[in-house]
Amino acid sequence: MNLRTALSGDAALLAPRLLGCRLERQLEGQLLVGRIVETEAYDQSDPASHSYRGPTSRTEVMFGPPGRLYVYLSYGLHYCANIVVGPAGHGAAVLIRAIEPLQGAATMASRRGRQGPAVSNGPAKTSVALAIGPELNGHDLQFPPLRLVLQPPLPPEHIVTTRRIGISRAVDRPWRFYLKDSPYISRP
DNA sequence: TGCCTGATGTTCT
DNA sequence: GAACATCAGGCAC
Repeated sequence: MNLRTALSGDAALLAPRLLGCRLERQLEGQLLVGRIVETEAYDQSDPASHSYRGPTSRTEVMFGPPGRLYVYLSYGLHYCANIVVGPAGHGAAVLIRAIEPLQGAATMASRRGRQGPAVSNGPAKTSVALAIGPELNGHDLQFPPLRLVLQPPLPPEHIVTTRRIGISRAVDRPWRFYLKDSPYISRP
């Protein structure tokens, strides 16, 4: 099954499905690999989502085909990375909140100026560690320099489901998912 | 350890 | 004009 087909479903179902999958970033001849350990789902039916009010020049990528990268600027300074999901025309995405470095960990730590979990235990930190910026907005994740590599789904008992973090609308939706026992979670 | 604040672009009211 | 899917540094305890 190709990436686009795999990601054409519902954001709230795909967000936990993406846990354990890998992001491979080609950067200056080096390969940085991270395992996704924390995600949040956002959908156009959801007042907390950028896509709630329909497509704009910023959010049009969310309404495009699945398997693309949606990068937005948060609070005027931080870039955050999302994986677009759902069929074209439907505005939904999964926010990558944290990764666990598997390869190139030293490079990621150096890019962040931090060691340990602080390298990538947050959405903007993850973007810095993997060198994800606005130039990758709309990028197709089937291809370098940034690829999403699916892994077999993890057993449900390894996944914790909670409310989302850092939002003020639709706070009750249990659309945040993280890997139990990962030290790279942004907030337990 | 934990609260408070500054930085700062895009979007919406 | 205000809110916002954030982070890091400073200061009080």
